[in-house]
Amino acid sequence: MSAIGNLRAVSEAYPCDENGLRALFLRQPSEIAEAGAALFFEGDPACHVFHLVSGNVRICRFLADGHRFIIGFLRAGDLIGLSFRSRYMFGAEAIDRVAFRRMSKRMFEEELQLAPEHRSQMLSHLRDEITASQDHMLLLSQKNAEERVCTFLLDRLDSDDTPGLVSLPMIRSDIADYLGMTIETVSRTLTKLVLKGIILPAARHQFKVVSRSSLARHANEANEYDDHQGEALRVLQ
Amino acid sequence: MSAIGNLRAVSEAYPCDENGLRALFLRQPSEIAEAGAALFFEGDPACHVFHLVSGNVRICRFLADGHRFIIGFLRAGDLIGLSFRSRYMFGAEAIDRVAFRRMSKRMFEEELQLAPEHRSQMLSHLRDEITASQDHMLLLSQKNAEERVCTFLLDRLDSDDTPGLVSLPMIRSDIADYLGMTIETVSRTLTKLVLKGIILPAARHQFKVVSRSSLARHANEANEYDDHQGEALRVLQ
DNA sequence: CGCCTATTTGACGTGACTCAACTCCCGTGG
DNA sequence: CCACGGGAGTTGAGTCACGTCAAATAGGCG
Repeated sequence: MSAIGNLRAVSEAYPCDENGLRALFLRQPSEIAEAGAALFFEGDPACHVFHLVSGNVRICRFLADGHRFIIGFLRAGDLIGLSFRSRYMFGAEAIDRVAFRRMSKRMFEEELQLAPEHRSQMLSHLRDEITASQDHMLLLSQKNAEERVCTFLLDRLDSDDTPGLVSLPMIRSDIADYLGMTIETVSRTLTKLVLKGIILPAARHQFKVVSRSSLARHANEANEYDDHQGEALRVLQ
Repeated sequence: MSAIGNLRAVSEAYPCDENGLRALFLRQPSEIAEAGAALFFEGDPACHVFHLVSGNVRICRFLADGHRFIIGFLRAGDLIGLSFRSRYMFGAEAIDRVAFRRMSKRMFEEELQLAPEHRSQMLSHLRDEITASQDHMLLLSQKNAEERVCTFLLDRLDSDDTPGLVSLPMIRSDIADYLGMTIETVSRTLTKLVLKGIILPAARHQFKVVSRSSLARHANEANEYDDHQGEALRVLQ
């Protein structure tokens, strides 16, 4: 699960739930950002909400000493900008060629007024983002290198289109800054997982997962609890 | 800033903003939890929203291997339970003697229906929580022991009643599990800060901050951007 | 006073970081 | 078609910050 929250994953689980928010963007023109370009910078006035049509985006923040931290990765279907106040608290950069649509916050707000049920989707989205952040904090504070990489692969595997294949369009330093490691340790850990027979290199930015269960065992995940939409869930929405 | 989001801090900045949500609890009876008692456990059905009247609470999650992670600390004025779906994603435990009020989610929802402006306060609260989580991820992934402890002291200093004094009602292992360190490293780092003349031991669970600026320098904080309530902020609320 | 827990301090081990060399891949241009 | 260049990735050797284990000390409370 991305630390930014992955709307697509949510909408797969509850098909009729989140499409509404994304449908708002269909009337907006599609724009292109080339690999490496920034959609916006950390600290910019937060004027727009974005909807990714295709490609991959990284979300990053910087420490005073220049160290970079990657909060998460976004892909087709994801939204950016729901959780801001007046300024973006992080930058968004295209990993590869990205197509996206954008809407001014003001227009977005007007759309919400017209269809108030979207507000509960906002809440739901923000809650997902909080849960994802907490999962990631747990990874960063308690997991070792192998557990981190396994967790990362597992998340990507679950949200990927092709079963058994994990694609990593970002470069190693993106993964490293996301998992709180160095590129060398990421590389060594991936090699170790290949030697253990848990994954296989498939293409330049792709691995085949030989054994999902081994991966899960090595990920040392927290206990999961059912949190599906049910009686209790309608409350607060 | 607590990873759970600190409503009190917010309401100090925007006095008329968040009181509304908390006022809802005034008609509920006050309950007591003794030190060490759990308000609820990770995985419990999320039936109630809580409002802390006095005392301190820790919010924790567990990994499959039994390791504990503390997501944050809460104190008088804070709310718990706004960000849940059907189950609590973490447990809440009293650090000391805690007084609190609770309200069923259903009743809370009815109150929200009566006063829809509370929904924007919910959104605002969730956004604070996301920002705080991201700050904490940054700490966990990029900061060394000294920077972590300084950041922690600084957060506590800013939200504390008595200027220049930091109170740490929780035990060292709580701090350690919050900052992703061991109790020994926490202890050694505090000692080092005392030797450097940045803080002074005041009482058993209290330090005097000699130099706030040294503390800030050693915390290596990320750049901060104004994000105060302004024109752009009314959007989405 | 005596017990128990929290905390500090010390000695030592180690997993991940740093620095450095090397390889791989892919695009470019001769 | 191959030579070349440069960014990305891998691998190795050595170091260090923090973890682990163990012992000493300090408080709190009956």
